[in-house]
Amino acid sequence: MGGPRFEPVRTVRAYERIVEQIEEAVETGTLRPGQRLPSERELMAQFSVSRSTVREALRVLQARGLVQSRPGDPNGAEVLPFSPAALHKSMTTLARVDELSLGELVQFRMVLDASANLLAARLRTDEQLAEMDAAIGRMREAAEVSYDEFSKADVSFHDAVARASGNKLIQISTDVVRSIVLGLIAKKIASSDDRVALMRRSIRHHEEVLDAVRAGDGPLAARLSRETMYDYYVGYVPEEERPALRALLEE
Amino acid sequence: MGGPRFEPVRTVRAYERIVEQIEEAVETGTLRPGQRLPSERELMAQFSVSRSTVREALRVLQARGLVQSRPGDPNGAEVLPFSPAALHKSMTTLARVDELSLGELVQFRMVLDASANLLAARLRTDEQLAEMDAAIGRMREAAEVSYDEFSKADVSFHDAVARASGNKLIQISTDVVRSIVLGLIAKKIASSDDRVALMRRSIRHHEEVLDAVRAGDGPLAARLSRETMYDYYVGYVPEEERPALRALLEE
DNA sequence: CTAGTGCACTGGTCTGACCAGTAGGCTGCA
DNA sequence: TGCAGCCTACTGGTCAGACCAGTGCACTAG
Repeated sequence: MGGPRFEPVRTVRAYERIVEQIEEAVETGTLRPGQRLPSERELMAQFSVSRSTVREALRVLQARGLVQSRPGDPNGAEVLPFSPAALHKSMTTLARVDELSLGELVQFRMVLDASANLLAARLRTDEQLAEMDAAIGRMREAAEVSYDEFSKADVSFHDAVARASGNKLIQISTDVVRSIVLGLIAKKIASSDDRVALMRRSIRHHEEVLDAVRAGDGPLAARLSRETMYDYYVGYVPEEERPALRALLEE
Repeated sequence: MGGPRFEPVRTVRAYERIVEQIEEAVETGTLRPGQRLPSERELMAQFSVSRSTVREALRVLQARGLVQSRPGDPNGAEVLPFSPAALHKSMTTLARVDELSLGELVQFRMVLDASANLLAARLRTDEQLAEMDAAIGRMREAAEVSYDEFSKADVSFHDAVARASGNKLIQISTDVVRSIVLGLIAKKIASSDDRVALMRRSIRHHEEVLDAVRAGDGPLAARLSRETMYDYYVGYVPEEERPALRALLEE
């Protein structure tokens, strides 16, 4: 009994080894954004594999948002600066497969936005405050004219808050989840009858939030932002999911 | 002036068209998890492209976690149930490229875990409560023996809370961010001198959190969970990032 | 000095081939 | 009859070599 405990061996495909190596180089900073990879034919020599194998590796890296290639480019594939595109993609998939309901998404936004406001109230700079103020100004102008413009201004307000939170993860997640939510209900809002009233009320709410942020009252800003979002979206969330949203308003 | 406004034409690669089609089928449920794609040679006929093109498309789909293929399998690639693996991958990349600091990650965990507790206090079932209790029991047993076991029990506590929140997005994000944080500091904790004291204190904190959840006091559970996590991780977060963490304790 | 033209290279795609695996049917033995 | 073991027809992974439409650059002709 006993004896050496062998580990199961998973065969590693050649293209995976290539992916690993290049990924490693990017993540450790050996390859920096903007730099170019060697051409496919060059890589094929360096890794001593065929071109198809190199290309499969590049496809994976591209899907992960690490590199991008362009036909005819005399240089090889370009190393990209990190972007949440891949993250966005997989979260969108998650939502589309219907694993995620609108209620969950809105709830998550409430959580993120509230935290962003809480932190922003503490950490915001005066410029960021001015940005938020300007965004509300644009919301006010757009409200009577175009829902699209209003929505853009709204987004830039929340984005300014997220940036002011000082937490890139909050910023990215906010961005990703927001665009998914908007994608799900943009049409409903745009064709809604009372959307003008909704926009006006939303502006008033945003002003209150901003006041709290300006005053440095984080908990208040957080609470108000939750209420703002609840009020704005609750109409589009199925009845049975609303209690879960309301649970967040308790805090 | 005027005239038709032409849109820039982006050339779409053949493999991208294939990716889109299969992705669409998966997301709309035409292809369900467990089902098999036709073999590569079959797909090549259906899409009338070469096998390399088919394979590049499959590599992309695989990188996105939608399908998986196995050599020799008489069926084609398998459609996978959604897993956050791809999400995990891109977030890990984000962290590794050093775009994300430990402070930001811990802060994000505090936000997520607090929300999970807030919701769990409201929505938890008795079984979930029992799971949390059992997890703390295992933490208690493991604390004197093995940090690894303690950590596993700790994870399962937080996971039970996240599940009890009823929000899959919270659950997934928690999972992803936690494993990244643990990956970053596992070694430091394991080799820490006062880790036994740290574990004991952590257990006491977890008990308090659980009490609040059991009592249905969401805000208290949220606050306690933030404090628990702060206390547990603050020692590993660089001095200059700590104020941002403390800002979260205010709420 | 510049406008224009090649050329040498790129990535995208195709064809056709080989290999090592796998599953399922078939064979032949007990 | 039952089953062990082999055969075969597939699978995906990899390779080699080819063509094409783009691109950027050096060179050339004006």
